[in-house]
Amino acid sequence: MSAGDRLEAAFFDRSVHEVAPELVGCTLAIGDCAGVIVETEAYDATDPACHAFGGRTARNEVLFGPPGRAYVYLSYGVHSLLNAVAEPEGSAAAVLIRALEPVAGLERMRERRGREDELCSGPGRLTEALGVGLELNGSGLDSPPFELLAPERGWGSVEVVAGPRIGITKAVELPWRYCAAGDPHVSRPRL
DNA sequence: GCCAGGATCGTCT
DNA sequence: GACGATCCTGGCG
Repeated sequence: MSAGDRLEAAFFDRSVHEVAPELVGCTLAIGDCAGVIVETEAYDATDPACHAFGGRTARNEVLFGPPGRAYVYLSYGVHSLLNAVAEPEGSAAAVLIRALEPVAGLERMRERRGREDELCSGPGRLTEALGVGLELNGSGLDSPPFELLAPERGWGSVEVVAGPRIGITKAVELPWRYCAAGDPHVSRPRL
């Protein structure tokens, strides 16, 4: 992929462990709002912390489907969390989008968030800022209202560091969290 | 500034 | 009937 290209489904049609770190630096846009992805986490079917670990159910259906779609679910009965489905159909895996650096539509984000800062520095926060709800579960990330672009100049070379995932109780030791080194928008404990 | 606790609801046992 | 891939508020020092 080259700078500014739209990410097609083929980008996601491979190991989630390749996709997750490469998503850092990409631009995610929804409607008029957009942000650069600065933090992700990988989940695959062999992983006890993955929703698909226990097998296919009505909720995690989308995880088993074709790559390049959005998997949105409700966390703690309060927050919608956004994932990008990876790996071929039948193989359940996804990348959790944990944090963005806002680059467009800041006013709209502030409006939706009801605050001036901390707009997208957390998985539940960015979905609220961008207006992502459960109704987008299963929709393609390469078609409206979504748009996903390869890193612009200057972002392609950002250093990505790996560390332990956050907010889970199973398989905590797996270093499957990726974030842009030193980025101030990364959520919670920095690496 | 830090930490503990509560909100809130769909999904699975 | 319990449990989260979380966030925010309030209380205390």
